[in-house]
Amino acid sequence: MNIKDIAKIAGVSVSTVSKIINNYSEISEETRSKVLQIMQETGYVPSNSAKTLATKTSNLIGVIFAGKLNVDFTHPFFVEVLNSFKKQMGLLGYDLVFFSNEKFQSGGNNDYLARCRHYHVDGCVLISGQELEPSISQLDNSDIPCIGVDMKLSGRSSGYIMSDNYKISSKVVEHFYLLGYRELGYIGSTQESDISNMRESGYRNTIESFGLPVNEKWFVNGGNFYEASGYEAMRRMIASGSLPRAIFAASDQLAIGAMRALKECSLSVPETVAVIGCDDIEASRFTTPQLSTIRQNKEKIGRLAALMLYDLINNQSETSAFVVEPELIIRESCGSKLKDPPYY
Amino acid sequence: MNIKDIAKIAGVSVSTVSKIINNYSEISEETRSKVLQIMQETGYVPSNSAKTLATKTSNLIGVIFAGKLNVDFTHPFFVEVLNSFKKQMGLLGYDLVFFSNEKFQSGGNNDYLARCRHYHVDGCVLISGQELEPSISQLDNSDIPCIGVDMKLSGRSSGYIMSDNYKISSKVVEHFYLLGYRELGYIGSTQESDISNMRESGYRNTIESFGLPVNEKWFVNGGNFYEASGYEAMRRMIASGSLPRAIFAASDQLAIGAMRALKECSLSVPETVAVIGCDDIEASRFTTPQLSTIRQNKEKIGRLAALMLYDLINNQSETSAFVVEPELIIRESCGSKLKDPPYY
DNA sequence: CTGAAAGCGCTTACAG
DNA sequence: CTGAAAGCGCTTACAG
Repeated sequence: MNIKDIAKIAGVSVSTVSKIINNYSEISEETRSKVLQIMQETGYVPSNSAKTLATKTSNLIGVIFAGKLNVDFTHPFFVEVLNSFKKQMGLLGYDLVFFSNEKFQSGGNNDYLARCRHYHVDGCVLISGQELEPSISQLDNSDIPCIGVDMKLSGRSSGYIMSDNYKISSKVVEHFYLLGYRELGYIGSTQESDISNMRESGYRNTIESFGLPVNEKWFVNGGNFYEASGYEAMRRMIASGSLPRAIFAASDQLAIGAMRALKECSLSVPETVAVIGCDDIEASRFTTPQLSTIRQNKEKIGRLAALMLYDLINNQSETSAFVVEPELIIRESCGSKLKDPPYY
Repeated sequence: MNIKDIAKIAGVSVSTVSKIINNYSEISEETRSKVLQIMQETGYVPSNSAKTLATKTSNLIGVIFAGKLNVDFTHPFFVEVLNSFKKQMGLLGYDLVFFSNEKFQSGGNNDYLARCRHYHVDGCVLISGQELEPSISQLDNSDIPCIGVDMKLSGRSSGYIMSDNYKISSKVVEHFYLLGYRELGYIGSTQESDISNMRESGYRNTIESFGLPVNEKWFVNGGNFYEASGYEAMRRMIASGSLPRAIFAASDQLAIGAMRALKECSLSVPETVAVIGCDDIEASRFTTPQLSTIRQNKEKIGRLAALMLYDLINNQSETSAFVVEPELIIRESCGSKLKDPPYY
């Protein structure tokens, strides 16, 4: 069943059917409703590939987990962003195609631009990762509309949404400071991670702007953003013999790992060492003590990404960049709720 | 840049180029390498829509979150299955298209079959959900290869993978029994959920086969699989005045909610009430007490789904069904690790 | 081993 | 308001 069959049954031309499918206004109400009914009855579905071939637009949005070290569906932060992105994109009439990285991981370059052209995607969303492939910047610099999530894009048809990593850190330092903590430590992921680096430098800068000392022994990296790294990094810091009064970890998972290490060494949280994590993942509500953390509005980030991409695709809108405001979630691990808080 | 351009530059016919792209054997090595090189140099990428139009195959797999009440990317169990599915499918050379449900949620039927034909997907994976749309069974009964995850499919080109929900429950009852517990309760999601129902009936049957009493007061439903439901259901059970010695919850989130309710009422876990959850989500390791649970090999389920689908697509293999073996993960909440376990 | 040509199912100027 | 026809970029019998 194709457009020709419908035209024949309805006794009109193929052009007319096509115009009806695409909501052209110049069709008489009579013809329109007749054809519409036939399409309904026959269960006719237009072929997307034929349409794409003719128009170069596919109604498909490419989703790319960028980098050799990329996040995946199990990443607690991005998965919620993606979820909201998918919903909003769906409302706008687009479906999502996820490019697999597997075939290219081993071999050479994962040519994202080629794959975008292959599928004629209308636009792309790029999810932040580490060790970016060269083809990411090719894509960024192409004419394909792209939105980066936690990833700066600079192409002429690109935009991005970033967490305000500086503000995240300064909020934490400020909170620690108000609670009376003066010795502040940091657990990051790795030097390769822009996110971790930005958080660290924001943290350092704010500490200095408060006139507090920066002790290098209290700044460690775990290797990645996961729990085991946080555990291991914390063990190292403990082993170094010097401990800060409060620690900010670049992810909740790092923080959870760090708390495990502290607990194992009979160092109580928050009484001995206060901890704040980052991301507000689900598990952070279930730890003991409950983890204080920084939340970003993931739902909003996803929705914003969709809307920005839509504009880029349809209105040739100016490229734009959004920065989202972080929010401090106070639970138990930071010590705010202690009966006897350590205010100076 | 299209196939015609390549042909012209290489001084061969379009047919020849096409055959080279598709690895036909009948091409001379000389022509092949010349054309290959030109494709390389020009950065030519074949158009998928043109190929799809000509061949009716797209190299795309549709991913469907079935049901009016469907899971999404944030679901801790399916997201890991999906992750592994995507990896394996990528290795096999397929990309994934995710159908959005949004446009259809409000209106009438979400016509999955139509959308499969629209994109000419080569196959589909259907993720279990509740309140299935009628079009799910249309799809199942079509000629499009489908694999259900935790969802029985019966079409002639369909297969499925199921948790062994009966065994999950019987393992839990058995474990409780060996620990000496005789009064066993259950927290499910809703009557609409096949999964929850199967787990419940397996649980009831096993209890009976052990000759233990089934007390209806100890069987409650929360409404869905999430934490708040578990909390609320547990509060109701507590309010009823009668409490079992041990409870199995149909999901970890339900179990976590139930533990919160118990804690609030100063009922200790596992000393007063033992708890076992289901799914082994990440958060289950971070609760206090740590949650004992049932794990299923999500990575394996995803990989299996991909392989089965591949066979269905390529070999017209017989439809098949796999059932995966559950594993009991013993942590703290079930009481196994108590110094003084309640063995009779 | 290579190529000419029809066909896949749409859209879109253009003519009427 | 409607329709004939070219074109989108591939594949695939078929002929040579």
